[in-house]
Amino acid sequence: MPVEKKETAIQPVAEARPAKKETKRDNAFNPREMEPKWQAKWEADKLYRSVIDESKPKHYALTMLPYPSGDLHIGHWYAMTPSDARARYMRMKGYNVLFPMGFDAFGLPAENAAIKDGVHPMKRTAQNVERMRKQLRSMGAMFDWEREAVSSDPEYYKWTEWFFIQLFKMGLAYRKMSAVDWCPNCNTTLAREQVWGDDRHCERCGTPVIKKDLDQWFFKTTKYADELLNFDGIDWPQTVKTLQTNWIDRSEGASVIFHTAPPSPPAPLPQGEGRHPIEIFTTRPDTLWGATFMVFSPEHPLVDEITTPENKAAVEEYKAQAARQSDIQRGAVDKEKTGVFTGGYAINPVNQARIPIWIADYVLMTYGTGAIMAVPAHDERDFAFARKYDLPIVPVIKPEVQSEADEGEIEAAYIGDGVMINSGPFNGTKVNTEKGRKNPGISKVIDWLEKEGIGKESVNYRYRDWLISRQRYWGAPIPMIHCNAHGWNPVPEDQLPVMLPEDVEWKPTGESPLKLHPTWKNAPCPVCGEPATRETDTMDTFMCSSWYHLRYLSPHYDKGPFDEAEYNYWMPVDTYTGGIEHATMHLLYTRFFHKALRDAGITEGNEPMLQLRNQGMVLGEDNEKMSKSRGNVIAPDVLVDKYGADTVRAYIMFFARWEMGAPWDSQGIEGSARWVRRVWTLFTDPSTTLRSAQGGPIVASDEVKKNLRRKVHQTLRKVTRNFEQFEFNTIVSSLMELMNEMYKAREAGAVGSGEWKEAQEIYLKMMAPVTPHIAEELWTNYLHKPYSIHQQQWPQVDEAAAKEDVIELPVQINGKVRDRINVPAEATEEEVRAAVLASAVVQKYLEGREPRKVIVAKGKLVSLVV
RNA sequence: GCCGAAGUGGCGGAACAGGCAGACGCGCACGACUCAAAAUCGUGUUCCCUCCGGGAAUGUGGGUUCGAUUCCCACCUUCGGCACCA
Repeated sequence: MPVEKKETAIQPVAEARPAKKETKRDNAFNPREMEPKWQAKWEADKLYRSVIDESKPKHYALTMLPYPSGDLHIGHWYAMTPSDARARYMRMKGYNVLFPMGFDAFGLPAENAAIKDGVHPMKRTAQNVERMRKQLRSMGAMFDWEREAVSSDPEYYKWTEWFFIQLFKMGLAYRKMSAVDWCPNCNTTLAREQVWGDDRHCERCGTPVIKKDLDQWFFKTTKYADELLNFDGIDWPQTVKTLQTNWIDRSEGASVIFHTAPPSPPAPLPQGEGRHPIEIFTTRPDTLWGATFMVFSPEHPLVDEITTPENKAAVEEYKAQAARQSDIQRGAVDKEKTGVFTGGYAINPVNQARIPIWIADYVLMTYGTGAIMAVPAHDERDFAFARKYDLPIVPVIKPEVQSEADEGEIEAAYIGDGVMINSGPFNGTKVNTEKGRKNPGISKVIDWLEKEGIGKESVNYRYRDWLISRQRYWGAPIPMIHCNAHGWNPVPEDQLPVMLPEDVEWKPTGESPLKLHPTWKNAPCPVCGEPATRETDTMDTFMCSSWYHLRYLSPHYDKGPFDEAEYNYWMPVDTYTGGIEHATMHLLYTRFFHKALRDAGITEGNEPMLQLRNQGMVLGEDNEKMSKSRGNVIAPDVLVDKYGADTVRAYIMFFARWEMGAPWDSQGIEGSARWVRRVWTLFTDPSTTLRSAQGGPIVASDEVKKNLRRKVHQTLRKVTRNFEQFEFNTIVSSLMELMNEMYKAREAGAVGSGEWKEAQEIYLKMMAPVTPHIAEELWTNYLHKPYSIHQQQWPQVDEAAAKEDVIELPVQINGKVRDRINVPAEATEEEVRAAVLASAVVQKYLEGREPRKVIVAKGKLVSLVV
């Protein structure tokens, strides 16, 4: 039952109390003074310094580290302050919490700026880091700054280089010549993950990429493809798991070896001679008998070999055109299929059929083997191609229930289930729509292929190895040396780090300054000591961020990438928070990295981050993505200056569902500012504006006090659950609600009672993770409790106090709420039923009849069917 | 085309596990205070009607149920990812 509105009978005191103005000034809420004061004290007292403590359970809370652009964005606040609030909550719950911060400091913007204005990236980065540290401190977060790591510091990138060498030694880093994605604006190659969208643009700058044939360093991420598809034991959002699964895109099937056939049918060549094996991958080995032609990618190495003289010109022309097109966009949507006949033939190994070999750009060199068997009867693409070029179509799967009385023209490729036909020994075998071994037809054919030695079960992935070479200066050098006699060898580990030279020139040529440096690249071969050349490319910065969570453990440790004692205590990361845009980039790279290090014996366990939560995005007030060009950017510094950090933190947590994000609302923040100020007033001004009818102070009734206590514990229960579940918006709204109740209780004279004091204490403790400064100020200076509130235990819910004794039950009659009755919370079903039937409203609807059905949902409602 | 997420007042959003739809806040309206405004405080605020009462409503249409924002089926819209992947 809600608090009785006794105060309605009492007139507000019109005249302000004489001392009020003075008091107000003394107690003025001034975050601009108060917040820096506490920030300085917390830091001086090392309040947030996290040290190993075996007596407590540990909690490693991590939020994605920022790039030091030089200005903290509202998006950083949105990502970090709720993470901070939760880390603080975990700390109050009794965990020894590590919540570190650092900078992902290598990267292109600093280098591009250097080309423009000549300021060295090292200098600019240092300045930006300094500025962002200050801005980050203004959040009042519990970062342990003694663990700060900056990826562009030599003491950091020494180990980034060291990791490269470990991967190289394991055979996981290798060099390969291939057609790679090149961003003409960033002047560097990119990994596949870093090329986005329909127009295949650079993830960083938005410029469409082009293809270039280059010799580059790769990490063998594909070796871990299967393991990366396994998310056992980690609590990650389904969305991220799905994105990663789709990105890796495993498909099961078979690899089958075809052979080239002699040019003209009657001339049988001796076994083996002049016959090239052609390996293909197929997910449908059950349709092998329907393969009526083959298609090679124009880049396939066998194309020149098999092309007959009379087709040479056309093939060359097509290849040239395809090469040109790949620079623009070969994979345009719904493009009509094109191709040319090579003049060459292959033998289908299952039925010895002699089938023509075509080239077409719908077959990609980068997937499978770059060659396919074409089964036009059961593949839409092959069907379209066969139709266009009038190639034979042989059905090998017959639908079990054939509605058409046809045998006439086939109108489309048949993809469904059925029975194999025209397939030699397999005629009559059932085929369904399952993939891989789950499909009986596929499974039987694979067994047979293996027995016959024609092919074998095989798995293919869309996933590629990670291209990590970047033709840029501002990154960790790839610690490799090339010698004409001994090839590529790692820099000896005792010579790490390979330092970036500082004396470089910035030229807008698109060439890395490292390459243009007169002497830097000269180094003795680690094997023979003769003059050799350093690799002048640097590493993808995602390499730096793949292990930063390890460097935080001991950022200045020099005997290894991290101190093992710290590792053993803190790892793995318990809660990781950040944007979902990294789903197939950082979040995939770091999992790969951890697994590779595990296999090197450096890390333990299968996963680096146990729990992941993604925040959404803050949009501009115009509901568009924030950008300088749109002029809709919200600057947190300005807001902190105007409202104080606590208000900004509170609003950030309040205004949207964290995982969804929402547009910013400059008026909306006033509500949070009002809340913070009203809490301030509630704690600093205990007087009520009301007097009892007799003119004396009001003394709260037992009922008022009991109701207050109930509300406090109900709120505590809810806020606790919300913290556990990352529901930050309802934490703040529950606190607002409780504050409103406390104002009412104050008016009803509850101030000074034990219940009031308990309410105040619990209120500030619940508030502390959200608004750490005001909570500390009120706790120490107004409640005079021992400093610091951030070292207090999270309060316990008193379930007995939280319980309602009388509840109001809505009464539904035929699904509509017609009445409400008050019953004791403990009332039995019979008692509730009796109370409902006694209601005049219910009687009216019953019109003297018995209800057909009475459903009592205990504590919730009563539903009658009449 | 495939995969995923989401559609609730003027707005952001709430509703623990099928049980009172719209908590909390913004905005708006009215009132108090003020010479006035701002701030502050109070009251109200889903829509509609023949307004003591009643009806409709959580993207649309069905279904299950005493009861559906919640579960099931189909569809629409928006956003994100993938896209000739053999």
